[in-house]
Amino acid sequence: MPELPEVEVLCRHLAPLLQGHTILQASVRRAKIVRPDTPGAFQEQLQGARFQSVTRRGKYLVFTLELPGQTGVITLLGHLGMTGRMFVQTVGEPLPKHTAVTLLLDNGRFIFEDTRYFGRLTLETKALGALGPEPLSPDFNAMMWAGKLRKNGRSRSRQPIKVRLLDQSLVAGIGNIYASEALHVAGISPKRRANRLDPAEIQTLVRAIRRVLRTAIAGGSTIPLDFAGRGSRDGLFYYGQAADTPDYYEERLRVYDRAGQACPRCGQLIRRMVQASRSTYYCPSCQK
DNA sequence: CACCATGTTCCTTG
DNA sequence: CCAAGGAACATGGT
Repeated sequence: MPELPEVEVLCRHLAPLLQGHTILQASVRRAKIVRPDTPGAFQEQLQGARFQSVTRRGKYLVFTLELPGQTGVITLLGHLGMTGRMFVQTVGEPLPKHTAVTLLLDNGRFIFEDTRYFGRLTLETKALGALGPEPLSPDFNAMMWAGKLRKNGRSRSRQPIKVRLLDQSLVAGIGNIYASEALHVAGISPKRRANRLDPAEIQTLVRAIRRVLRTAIAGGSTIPLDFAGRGSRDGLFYYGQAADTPDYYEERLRVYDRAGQACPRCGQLIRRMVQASRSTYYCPSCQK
């Protein structure tokens, strides 16, 4: 369930369920998911810790915990990879097939499940340091972004804008779906070289990114979601169709996974192409 | 069987 | 040295 809006919705869901609750016992069922990747060390460090807060940074969930009687906090970072889920179940409910980590709490059992095991739950936090600005914060604006768009680290970048948008150090939280969506809202072709966008286009894109992400968060916050993923309306709210809201998916995404369908703005057919080994969807008519 | 999939990291290529 | 492209990771859906 991975881009910024989905992680944000999950964060809001988990915060009240976890805050103030204590980990009685951590259990690692798939060592590659955790850091340190020695299950014993991971389990020991979390035993007895209490959740202070749950926040989000880019596509990461940031769990802040404290140990009773000790000063300082423990930071636990969560990333859902492509197929990760997190939810709190009643003790006694069956574990999902691909459960990677469980945390027995004083009010239930926290599950981190991930079919493909690309996700992470780690006590190492250095990944946060590499992230660019939060797209929904004032730090993210056309002025600061213009310079960064031209560069990749200290060198020049010649990549197309769609590919640049996936670079988490440029701006944090955009993934393959919302990169296509934001460019469509902005009316900018995904093929355009990032360093050739003029200031007005950059401003337009910044606003489109904010709009697309905010709209997605609002959409995911409005409808009831099943974070355990058992029903038709699961935590993957950007994908698939809810049985009782047949138009939901149609309305949510304008171009992603809609090759051959009509562009919602001009009616021309949406195309799919491959950039950096990943699908890009766009309208050849209204994205220039 | 073939191809596709919301992400990130590592290795190779040019 | 470096940017960019592709493979790898692992499983499932179509």
